[in-house]
Amino acid sequence: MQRRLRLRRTVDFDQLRRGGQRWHHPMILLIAGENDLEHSRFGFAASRGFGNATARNRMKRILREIVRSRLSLIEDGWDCLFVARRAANGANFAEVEVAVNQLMKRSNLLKSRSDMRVPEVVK
RNA sequence: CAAGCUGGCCGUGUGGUCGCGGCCUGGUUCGCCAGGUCGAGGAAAGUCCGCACUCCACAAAGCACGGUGCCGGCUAACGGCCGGGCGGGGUAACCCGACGGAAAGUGCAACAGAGAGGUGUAUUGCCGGCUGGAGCUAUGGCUCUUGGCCGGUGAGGGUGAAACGGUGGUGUAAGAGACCACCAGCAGCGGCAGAGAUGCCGCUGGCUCGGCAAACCCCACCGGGAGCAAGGUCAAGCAGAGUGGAUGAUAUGCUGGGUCGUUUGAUUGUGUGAAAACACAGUCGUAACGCUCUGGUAAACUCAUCGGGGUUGCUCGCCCCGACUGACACUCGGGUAGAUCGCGUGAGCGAAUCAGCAAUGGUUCGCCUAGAUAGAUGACCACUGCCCGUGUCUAACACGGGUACAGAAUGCGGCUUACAGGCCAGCUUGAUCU
RNA sequence: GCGGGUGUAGUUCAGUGGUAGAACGUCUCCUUGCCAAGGAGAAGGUCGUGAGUUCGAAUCUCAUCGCCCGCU
Repeated sequence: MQRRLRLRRTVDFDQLRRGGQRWHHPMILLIAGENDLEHSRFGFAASRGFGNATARNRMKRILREIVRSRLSLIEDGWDCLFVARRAANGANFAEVEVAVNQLMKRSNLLKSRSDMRVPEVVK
């Protein structure tokens, strides 16, 4: 995933955690909020409690790859933060993919081809 | 063949599609794009030691505190490594050891036991003496005693983790290093071998003088503190200071000079005084601090608001003055976010060769090998390597499953811990065959 | 990256070389018509794990694992 599509500043993360809308899944927590850019940006996080360094890095790589593969389907102008939860430790690519799909649908962040309705997110 | 010991090594590979980071080249609408090339480990881990590097502190020495602890060597250094000594374990290959000092001093040893540190103890026991009782008797005594008192003794039994040497003898009422021989151990002196730890030998001594220092401690040696989020450079924003017509003045920052005052040292004079000394005044020196004086230097003729004044009676406009007002612009020093350097040519890797038992070092040749910063190695597919299970008598083969521990963040030397599965070399013991 | 603390009964904690303890909780009995309170008694421990020192270790030493906190 290109670096300009990534969340890279501590300030951005803090803002998102304070003001973002949240969707929960046993494996993953999704936090999203509007930005002023014409593209969306994504961040990936796994706390020390998730597992050791290898497990944390691997989970972030899997999430990054899943999001990258469906970039064209996601609405522009949103900051999204995916937080890996403890239950996801040990999960393989396919299992995580299912979880991400569910969250995407529930959050209405996917572009719909027929109507261009705006996702319902608290401002 | 089986069991084991030691040292070293590997820890899937190939191709395809999509994707990521660094560097180089070219293009660029300066957003990026294209091509090339490189891109995790043996432990990258834990952070237990040691260095380099950076900043801070610092006369020397000592004390305190912490660490290390047989000897010699290697090393940048180490608590690491190599070789050796001693002790312990194993049939052996081999392995393990915080392995200085207990006659420098202070301490500790529960319970049990008679007695637990120095020279002390006596329950049972053994022995002797006196005496009580019983029996026999040839009347002299003899025998028994699980009675009492006094004395000798520490060999035996028993307690304990540990009890002041072991074996044999002499000796004695019974015994004891009381004495003797041999052995073990200790101390002192000497000799030989060795670089040393240490080993071997001899003589003398008292005859035995124990354990714990991962108890305090003593001795020897080592150690300043903090860490790459160290530290350097650039520097939005916010806050601060200054400037905003000219000149002059003032203020501020930086900087140079002078003077004065205070503190302090030297010295002269005068006064008081017997003197020491004190007081006052002057001169010279010394820095530190403070104040004052002075020079240099730095910076937009901005706008708005409010108040006052002027312009022609009013409004607008214009002009002037003022403000604990605000904005804006600029300047200044410090500096946050951020950027950038630190940051990978190094105690580097590979090969050959020389010195050395070895750790290691020297020489020659070749190689350049990650550098991110919410942190780059991922996803999918095909074939394949290895291991396990099932099917089959075995093999081949088929099917199913598994393929670890773990992810660089300043670098390096060690130690420790985790790890599916496997390879190589040398050695030991046992069994069998030739 | 660096520094510090902690681990003992179900819970909260004592114990700093010599038999593992207290409070609360649990269980049994007494008391009561019943419950609570009260009284009596009992059970409950790999002293986080593994080595070592010592005659003897929760305690001393080393290694290791988990948890918590702080600095930047």
